[in-house]
Amino acid sequence: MQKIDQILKALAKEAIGEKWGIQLEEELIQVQKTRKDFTGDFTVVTFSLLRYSKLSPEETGTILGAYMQEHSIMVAGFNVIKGFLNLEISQQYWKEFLDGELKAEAYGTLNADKDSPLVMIEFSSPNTNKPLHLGHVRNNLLGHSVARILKASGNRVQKVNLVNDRGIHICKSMLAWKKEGNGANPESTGQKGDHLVGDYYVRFDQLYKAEVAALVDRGKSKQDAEAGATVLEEAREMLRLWEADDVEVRALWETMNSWVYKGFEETYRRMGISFDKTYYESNTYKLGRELVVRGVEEGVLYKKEDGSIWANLEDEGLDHKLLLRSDGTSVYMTQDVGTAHQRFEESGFDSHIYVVGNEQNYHFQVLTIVLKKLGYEWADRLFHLSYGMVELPEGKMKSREGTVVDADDLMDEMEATARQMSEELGKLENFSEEDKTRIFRQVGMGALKYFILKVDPKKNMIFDPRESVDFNGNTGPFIQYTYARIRSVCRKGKEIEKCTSAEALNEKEIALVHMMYEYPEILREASRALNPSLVANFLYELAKEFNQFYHDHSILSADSPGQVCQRLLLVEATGNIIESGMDLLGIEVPERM
RNA sequence: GCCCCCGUAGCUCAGUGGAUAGAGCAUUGGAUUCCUAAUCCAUGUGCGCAAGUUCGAUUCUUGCCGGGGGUACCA
Repeated sequence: MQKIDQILKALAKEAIGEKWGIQLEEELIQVQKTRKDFTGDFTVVTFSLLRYSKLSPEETGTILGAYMQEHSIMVAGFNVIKGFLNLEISQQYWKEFLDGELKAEAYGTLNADKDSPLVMIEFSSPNTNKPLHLGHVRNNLLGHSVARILKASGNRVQKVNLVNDRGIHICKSMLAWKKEGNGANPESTGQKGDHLVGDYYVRFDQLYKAEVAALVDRGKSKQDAEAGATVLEEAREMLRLWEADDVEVRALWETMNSWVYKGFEETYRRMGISFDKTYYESNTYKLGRELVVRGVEEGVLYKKEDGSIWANLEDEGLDHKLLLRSDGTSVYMTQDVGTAHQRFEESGFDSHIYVVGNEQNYHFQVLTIVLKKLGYEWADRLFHLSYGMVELPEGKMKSREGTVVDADDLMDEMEATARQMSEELGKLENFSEEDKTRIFRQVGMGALKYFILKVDPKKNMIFDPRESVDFNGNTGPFIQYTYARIRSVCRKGKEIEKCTSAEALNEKEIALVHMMYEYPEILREASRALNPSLVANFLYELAKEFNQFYHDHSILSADSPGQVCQRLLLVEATGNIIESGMDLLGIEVPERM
C-alpha cells in the first residue's frame, strides 16, 4: 500500500503540471498532517507554489484542491484556509487500511535477515564497586529500548555490556572489607552482593576521610594529608599486587566481583534487560596499546621524551590527547581504541552505538578522530548516544552525601505504590496473590520505565519521586490501563465473527485510524534518531485518543452488528499497537489491572 | 579562557520553517442505570533577550544572558 502523502504529492504534482505547465519535484511539495482544529486529514501548504501559479494562496489552494478531488477517489473533500489546502481522505481508503495493512501481524515493524545491517550497541557498563543507581537505570532503559527499536526497524542488533571490574575503586572496597569485613558475605548477611560491596566502598571513604582529618589535626596540610593517607597507599599497593597477578589479591577480587555480578544479574532481570555478550575491562584494558605504538611508527601519533604517547588534535580544533602513560600503561582512551578494533574484527559491524552519558561527549569525539588517524575507515560508524543526567529536585545525586537513588530501592517503591493504588481503588480483589504480584510488578516497572523513557534522551531530566508515583496522566500505567480496558472489551466481544469494515466511520474513529496509520513512520523516526521518547509520546497520544473514543461511543452496544464488529477491529488494532509499542520500550502490558 | 548541550505554562515535559504553540501535574467545577472512573469533560498563564536569513522564525544563523557538562599521565 502506497503511503498517502506520496500519493497526494504525486497528485499535486500532476495538478501543477496540468494547470500551470510546471514539472515540479515532488520533494518541493509540502504535505503535512492537518492540525487538529481544522477539518481534513492532510494539508498541502501552498505558499511555496505561488511563484508557479502566480495567484493568491486561496486561489491556488482552491484550484489544486478541485483538481485533486476530481482526479482521485482518495480525496473526498477539501477546504482552503489562509493558504492551507486541507484534504479529507475518503472513508473508502481508511477502511481498506483498517481491513488490510492494519490487520497484519506485527504491523509497522520490519524483520531483519542475514543481509540486514548489523548494529552493535554497548550500554549499562557498570563499575563493580557499587550497586546500580538511577543514572544507570536511564542508561539501561535507553540501551534496551533503542536495541528493540532498531531490531523492529529491520536491523540485526547485538547488545553488549562492558563491565569496569578493575582499578583503584575496586581495591578500595576490597581493602575496607579486608580490614573490617570479618568474612562477611551475601550468605552470612543476607545482603545483595552488589550492596554489600558498595557498603565497603563507602566504608573506605569514611576511613580515608577520618585519617585525613587526623593528619590535618596533627599539622599536615590538607593536600599532603590527602595524598599521603596510609589507607589510600594500601589501596594503591593492592592495585599493584593485582596487576602483578598476586594470588591472594586476585582471589579476593574474584570472590567479591562474583558477589556483585550476582546482584547485578538480579537487578538486570528485574528490569527486564539482557545482553548478548559481556566484556570485562580486566580482559580488555591492555588492548589498544599495540595499536597506539603502531600509530607512532606510522607517524600519525607522537612520542615525548618521557616515553608517553600523544595524538595531536590541533587540526580538528582540539588539544593534544594522551594515549599511553610514560610508564607504558593504558588510559581509558587506549582501551576504547582497542575494544572498538576488537569488536570490528569480531563482527564487522555496520554501526556501533555507545550509550554513555553526555559528560563523555569529548571522549567520543576524540575516539573517532584517533581511530581515523589510525586509518580505520569504520571510525565514522561509531555513534555516541549521549544522554543527559538524571537529577533530583534538590539537585544532583551525590553518592558521598547519600543522595543517590538506588535502583533496587526504586523498583521496590514503584511496585509498592502500584499495590497501594490498586488496593485503594479496590481493583483485583479476587485475584490470587501470585497474579497480583505479577501485575503490580508490571505496573510499577511500567511507571518507572515510561517516566524515564518519555523524556528526550539528550536532555537532562529531573526525577521527582513524588511525581513518579503518580499513575495518572502521561504515565505508563495510563497506557497500560487503556490496554487492559481494550483487552477486556475484546474478551467480551470475541464471539462476534470477524468482519470487514462497512459502516461509516465517525470523527473519533477516523482520528484513531489516522493515528495508527502514522505508527510505522514514528517507528522509523525513532530508529533513525535513536529516540524512544518518540514512541512513548506517540503511545500516550494514541491512548488518549482511544479513551475519548471509548468514552463517547459504545463498542459492544453499537447500533448494528456490523458496527460492533468494525469497532472491535479498531479496538483490537489499537491494543496491538499499544502492546507492540510498549514492548519496544521494554514495558509489559497487563490483561487486567 | 576555550569547547559541547540545554533554556517552552507555577512544576514536569511534548512540539513545529507555516494556521490560534500543546499535554500531564497542581487549582476549581462537572460526568458513572451501560464495555474497568488508574477514565472523560471544562478552567488561566508561556517559546530567556536582541539582531539577521525568509512570503512566514518558538524552530535556522550570530551575539548576549542563565543552567549543566567537558577541557586529568581518573574511568
